[in-house]
Amino acid sequence: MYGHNGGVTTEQTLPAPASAACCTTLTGEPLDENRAREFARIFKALADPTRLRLVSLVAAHEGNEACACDLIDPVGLGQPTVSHHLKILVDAGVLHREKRGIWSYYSLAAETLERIAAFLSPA
Amino acid sequence: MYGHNGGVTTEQTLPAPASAACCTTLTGEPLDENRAREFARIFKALADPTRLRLVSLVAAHEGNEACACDLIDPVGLGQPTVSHHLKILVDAGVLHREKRGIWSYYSLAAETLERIAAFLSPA
DNA sequence: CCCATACATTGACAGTTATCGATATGTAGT
DNA sequence: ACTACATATCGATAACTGTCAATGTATGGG
Repeated sequence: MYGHNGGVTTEQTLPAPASAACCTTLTGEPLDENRAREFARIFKALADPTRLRLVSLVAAHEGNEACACDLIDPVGLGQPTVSHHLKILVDAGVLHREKRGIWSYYSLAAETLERIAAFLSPA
Repeated sequence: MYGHNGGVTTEQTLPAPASAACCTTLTGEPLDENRAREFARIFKALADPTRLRLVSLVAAHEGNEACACDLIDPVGLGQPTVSHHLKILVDAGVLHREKRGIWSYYSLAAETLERIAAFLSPA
């Protein structure tokens, strides 16, 4: 059999099990399939120019947070598309979302970014 | 036989405009489209469980290099598929390839990984 | 209530990707 | 030259992804 997907479990929106990968590094033990999937999910979220720009816009924004309305114009895409990208980033644990009144405020999830940086850094 | 170097043909393939992104960080200026594309390409190469395992297998291998033949069995995919993934990693500047005799030896491209880690680390 | 605003979700479509089997290229030994 | 081996490339296909227009869901103000 093959197929990387092979009808595996339905996509969960749960980020960071964190259990496994608290200190995983590239130069340590070779990644097993589960850890590889876990990290791949985060990299996948970052593997799109629009999403990278969204993350960097949030990082650069006053108070390290921005609402969706601040992000739509700068990236030049439709509101549903931006919302879609933001969801992917939140689901991967790259951004946090907090709803206040009418607005959704996004901020960096430093834990995740640090984890990725640590994973790559001793390279 | 004769060739002491065994016909070493290092493939460059490095996209690396490098011009732009020598010290780019998430918390700096918001990414413009070009820089975002450049980083997205690297993240994309890492955004697949199989490729992450390949990179980690190379990192864990004796002498920090491994030939393709060392990598096929561990990931459990066909040889053409593994070759395809390795090409993507080399093209993105994540791995280096060096041909020695019959074998292709892969090693980590530390520059790229450090660049990515630095990009994320001050998060 | 009704309406406007801010987001999220859905459905559709085109473009990309991961995988395979078959085949090509390239190197060394006999 | 022929054979064996290691890798790379090609062509096809199923699955996934980014995008949009349309619609749904809250929230707050009159």
